[in-house]
Amino acid sequence: MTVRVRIAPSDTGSIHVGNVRAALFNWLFARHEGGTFIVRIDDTDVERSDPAHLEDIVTGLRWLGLDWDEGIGVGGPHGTYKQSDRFDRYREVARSLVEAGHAYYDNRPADMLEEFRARAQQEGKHPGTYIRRLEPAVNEGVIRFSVPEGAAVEFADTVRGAMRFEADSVDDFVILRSNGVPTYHLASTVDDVDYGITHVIRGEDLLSSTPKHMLLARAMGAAPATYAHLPLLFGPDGKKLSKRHGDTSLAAYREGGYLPEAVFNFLAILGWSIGDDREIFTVDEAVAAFTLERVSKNPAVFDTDKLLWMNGEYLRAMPLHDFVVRSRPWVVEAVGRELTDGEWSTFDAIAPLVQERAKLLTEVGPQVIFLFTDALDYDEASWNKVMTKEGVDEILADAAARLRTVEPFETEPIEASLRALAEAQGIGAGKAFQPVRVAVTGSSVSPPLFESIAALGRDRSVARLESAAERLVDNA
RNA sequence: GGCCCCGUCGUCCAGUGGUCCAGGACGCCGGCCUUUCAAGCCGGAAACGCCAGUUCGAACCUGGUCGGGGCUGCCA
Repeated sequence: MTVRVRIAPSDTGSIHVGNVRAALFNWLFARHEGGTFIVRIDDTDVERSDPAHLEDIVTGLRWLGLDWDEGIGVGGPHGTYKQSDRFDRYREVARSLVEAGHAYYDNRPADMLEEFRARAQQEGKHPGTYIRRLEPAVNEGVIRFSVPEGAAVEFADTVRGAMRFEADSVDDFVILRSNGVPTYHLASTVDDVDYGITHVIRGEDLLSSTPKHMLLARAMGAAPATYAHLPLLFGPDGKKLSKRHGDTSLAAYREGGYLPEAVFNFLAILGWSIGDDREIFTVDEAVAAFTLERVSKNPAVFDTDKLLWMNGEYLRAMPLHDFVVRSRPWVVEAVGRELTDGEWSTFDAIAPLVQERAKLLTEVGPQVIFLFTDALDYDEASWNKVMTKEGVDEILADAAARLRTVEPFETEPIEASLRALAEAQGIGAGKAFQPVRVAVTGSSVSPPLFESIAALGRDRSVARLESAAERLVDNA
């Protein structure tokens, strides 16, 4: 049997990392098994559904490199793969379930159901005890699935093992709302059956809904899929990852200067291990090694520190040319304008030094902006820490004088001249270089000084030393 | 409350009865290197929740207990 898996994000919000990890595991499983990966959209929540989010989902999945074989945007034998286009199909299933006696109409008012639930809780029973088939039958309201009495639902969850739910613990759940819109349980199960989904790989938050889905599939006369429930992603507080934990949308990471390959790798090691000590591995290696059996059962805290570290690893391991190309948009954004060819050459020269010390693409711009603007913005903390010390004026003046005559204006001679300066002033190298660094780059944190000065050029470097000296006098 | 899941360093992962006085990674601490910041290198602190049982022997098996989490909607 050919493996067919799907992800079914809803378009009620930007796609978040929890969904993305589920997508990743489905994708890895499909690719490992040579199966089909499907992207469908669960847009049954008419209230909150927003097509704008569809774009975000598609963009996010593509950015990560998760390509799909059927579904949104690529089509396939099952139409648009949007649930909103299949409401008639779900209604038809709901009605036929009623006819077959597997479901029934229910027009009991909300407050009555609430009372049932309250009573059940008080008595320590499950709501299913009271929310059961209505007699005599009515012909309006919602349609509820009628959970067969007595029979437990049993299945083998691929990651969790044997699972058993007593029928009493499952209440008669709504499958069709009174306005004719199907609920998630119905739409999702009908799609899984219609699309021939063989394995449902999803978050553990849906584990307790699984009996409902299996019961529904059986009532439709279909064999339920194999289920595998992934451990949840937690925030630092040990609770299910959600918006209140900060950046949970994939877009935030994309826009925050993270590399898709790093995010991919990081998500892959959250709840899964490749089988040995490797934590950094290629997509191909992950595909080759992926099995559901190696998925762990316990929830994983989404540790942004480790993601950041991993991003730095990928950034540094990247060929220089790739780093340069991928940095360009971020440099342009930081500088606020497109650069000239000459300026790009300057960037090329300094890029290897920036690559070594960046963990995020967003850090590249700020590190090189001093090369591409003459309206230097001094970092206030740096200025206060370095420039307010005794003797700084002399260092700046001396440095300007020496740089005016250094020949050729390249890294080595510049270094030699500034080291000579330190010696002449009778101070340590660090002490002498920091004021020069702040004057030239605007900050006490910058790429290596001599290379920076060389890249900036003689005239601009000298000019900056002079204007810093002037500022010193102004402030005094 | 009910149903269900989970429980190894702060965090992620390895470990499937002896080779574990528990291993790797992030983070943290200390040191080296050093013109800043990184990177790199060296070293360190840091965990089998608890109690019983099974066994010659348990992180690994069983029971209980405690703790955490998910679900409990005409959300998904």
